[in-house]
Amino acid sequence: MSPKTLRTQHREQLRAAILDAAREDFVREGYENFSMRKLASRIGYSPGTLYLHFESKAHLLHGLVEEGFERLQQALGRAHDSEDPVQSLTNKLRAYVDFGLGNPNHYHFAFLLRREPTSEPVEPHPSFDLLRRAVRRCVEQGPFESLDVELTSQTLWSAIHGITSLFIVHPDFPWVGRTEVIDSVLDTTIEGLRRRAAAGPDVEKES
Amino acid sequence: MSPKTLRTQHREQLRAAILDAAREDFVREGYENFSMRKLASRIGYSPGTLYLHFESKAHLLHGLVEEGFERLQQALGRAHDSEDPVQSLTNKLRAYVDFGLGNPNHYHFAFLLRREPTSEPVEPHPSFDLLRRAVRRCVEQGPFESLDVELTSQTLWSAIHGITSLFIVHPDFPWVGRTEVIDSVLDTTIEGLRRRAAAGPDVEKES
Amino acid sequence: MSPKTLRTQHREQLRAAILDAAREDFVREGYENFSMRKLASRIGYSPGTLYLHFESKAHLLHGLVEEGFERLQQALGRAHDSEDPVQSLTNKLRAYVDFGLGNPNHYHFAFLLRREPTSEPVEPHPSFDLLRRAVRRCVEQGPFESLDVELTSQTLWSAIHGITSLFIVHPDFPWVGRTEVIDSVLDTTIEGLRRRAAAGPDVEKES
Amino acid sequence: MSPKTLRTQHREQLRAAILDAAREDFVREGYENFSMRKLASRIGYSPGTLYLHFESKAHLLHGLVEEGFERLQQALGRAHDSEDPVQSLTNKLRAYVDFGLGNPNHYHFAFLLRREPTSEPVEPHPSFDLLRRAVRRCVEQGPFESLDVELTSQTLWSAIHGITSLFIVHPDFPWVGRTEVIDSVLDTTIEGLRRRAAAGPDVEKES
DNA sequence: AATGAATGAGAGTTCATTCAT
DNA sequence: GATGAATGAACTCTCATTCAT
Repeated sequence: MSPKTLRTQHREQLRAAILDAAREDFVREGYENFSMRKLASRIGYSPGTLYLHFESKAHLLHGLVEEGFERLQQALGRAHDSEDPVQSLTNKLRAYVDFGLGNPNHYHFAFLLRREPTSEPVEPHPSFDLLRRAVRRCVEQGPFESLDVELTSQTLWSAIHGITSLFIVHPDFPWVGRTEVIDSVLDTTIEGLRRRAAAGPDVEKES
Repeated sequence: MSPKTLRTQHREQLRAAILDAAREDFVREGYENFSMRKLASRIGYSPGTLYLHFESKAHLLHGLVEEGFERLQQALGRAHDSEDPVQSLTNKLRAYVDFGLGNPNHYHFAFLLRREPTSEPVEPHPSFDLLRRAVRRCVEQGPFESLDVELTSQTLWSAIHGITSLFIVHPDFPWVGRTEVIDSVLDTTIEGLRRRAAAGPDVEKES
Repeated sequence: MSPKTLRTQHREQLRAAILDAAREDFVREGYENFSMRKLASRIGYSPGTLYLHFESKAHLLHGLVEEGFERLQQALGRAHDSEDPVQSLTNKLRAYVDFGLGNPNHYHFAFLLRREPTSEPVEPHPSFDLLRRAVRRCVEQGPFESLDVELTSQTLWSAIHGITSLFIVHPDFPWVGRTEVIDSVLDTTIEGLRRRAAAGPDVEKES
Repeated sequence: MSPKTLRTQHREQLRAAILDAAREDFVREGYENFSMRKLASRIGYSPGTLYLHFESKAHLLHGLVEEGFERLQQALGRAHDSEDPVQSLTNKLRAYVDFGLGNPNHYHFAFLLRREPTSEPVEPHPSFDLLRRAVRRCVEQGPFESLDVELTSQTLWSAIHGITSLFIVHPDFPWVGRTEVIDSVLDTTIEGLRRRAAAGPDVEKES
């Protein structure tokens, strides 16, 4: 490798180390106690060093958000495909929930921080495409025939985000049991969609 | 009114005004930019005055959380009852979503802030009881026959929280349309539960 | 008693209660943690009430100083007189030390707070007169013959203040034993003065 | 000098400058008016800079106490020794008083601030050893024969602290003259000890 | 690339004091 | 005589950020 690549490697490692430490600090200490100074000292660098890798605190936090999305997408990509389109979809849904519960800090940044409304239209994140595609297969190959792909995708996202986020935000709630509730949510939603698909096409209402 | 009542009235009004302004500030500016000093100046009082009504910043924020729950409970209590238990339940679910979308700031404090895990067991909030009771009626009177009340309640909570929170946190996402998605989520979930009820009893019990 | 006197009585009682609580607060919490608000709440009154009895915090503290001196003077006044002038003097010296150790808080205000240098000459406190008078008897009646009354008085004051203040300021020092050290200081000083008296007159030097 | 040394030098100079200014501020303005902000502005730095050198206000003040003791010890160490043990002792005693009067601010922190009682036993400061050693010579070599070294040391400390502290705390008192009073205190005490030594051994009393 | 000193701003909080009631 | 609300100023301390080295 050329020295340049070596240096680049170092840069990226440090950048990753910063993000890792930041995520932990952030979650362990809470938003209000997170500080660049503490972060720097935790990884054994001076405060100034952080600014060689991130323009500002806001940029650093933005990096955490992006990382969350990327990891989620990777996790979804690893979900097993199957002949049965519904099974494929279910695998993706479970992979989503598992990712969230297994990486609550990443999930936190991706989906639990309130976004400031922007004037520009926001593109759905690519990971949403993976979900949409799995839904489309279910529609095209029969089980969800007559359902609207986009509406159904958003419905499913809502379902899996609901259970994932509640577990993360309220871990102390007296849940019946994680597995049970997750199964119940997924089964219920899939069944509901199947039935609605069987009942006939969605009627478009006023926007 | 006696002077005492007058004074008390004033106290309560000011306390309420503080909470209102705090909620707005907090949500508009975010956790990291929320400050007691700014809050004070926004309502035209000196910083010290806040401490005549709240022991500390933490207590004030805690007050916001509690207020969120209380208002939600009131909103659920106002949902219309019906002969049809499923209709009654649906009214409650809609009331929940409507409350969240109509009072995103209150909802924010009640359900979007991550709770620190505590050692003591956490009681579900009383408002959860209202939901549970509506579910029980559906179980006892037939439509959800043989479903576990607690598991079903948690499943439904998950569904309505999912859609409510996504709308609040990601308002700029290219939603198909609020009404459509909400209808879709509720219809799907209710249908899913109905169908499962017909299919036989839940097996899963012990956590 | 006339109502006026009754009211006056009340005033004085409250004033005394304030001073008592202030002295305790001051000493228990330290200078930096002493506050009018805490003081007020400790005696169950509102902050404003203090200002009906003391013009300001500084005046209140000044009251504490004065009270310290007055009590000391009373204590010295109660010391037993004796035929033997040296015994009389010794009694006074012991009364001084006993007062300081028995009332360290009063003593603190009277003698341990650094005075700001003033432009006007400062009168010795009346209690110093009691000491001076006892010394004068020792000079006039023989034992301290030819010693300068003022110089000797100041020497003695220095001795008893030394031991009193060290015990108060450094109670944790590994003292041989309070009684022993006090006896040693008094015996040594008195012996020293006696002997010097026998040795001849003080020679006045330039100041 | 290497750059490292340069930087270190700077650090130490600044630290010393902070302590110097703090001592003056503290003594001039009194405990209640001493503030980190004022201190910072007095030396032309921002408040935060102080915290690069001292962890907190308490640590800074603690530094002042320690410095006071260290300087005193140095001053005592510089006192001339003599063949005559009493002369050596006297030199130390004078050095003590001279140090206090010449460095009232240092003395203030070492001996005029009331210590909070601790649970652990307190070691006498090393500077007390210098005094004790000088006393021991007087005992061993004759002049104070039969006197207890520890008791005598504490007696002498009491004497020199008495006069030193009175001059510092009550500079406006109508003293006969500093030199006279100091001479009188020292002569009286030494003479008293000599006589008591001649009179026979101390009798142990109840502890 | 990395540092460490420094800053200016601002945080939460407490204070002595005032004053209408 | 006493109160409680209120203030404005001050406090200690921490922060994100910059920059000469």
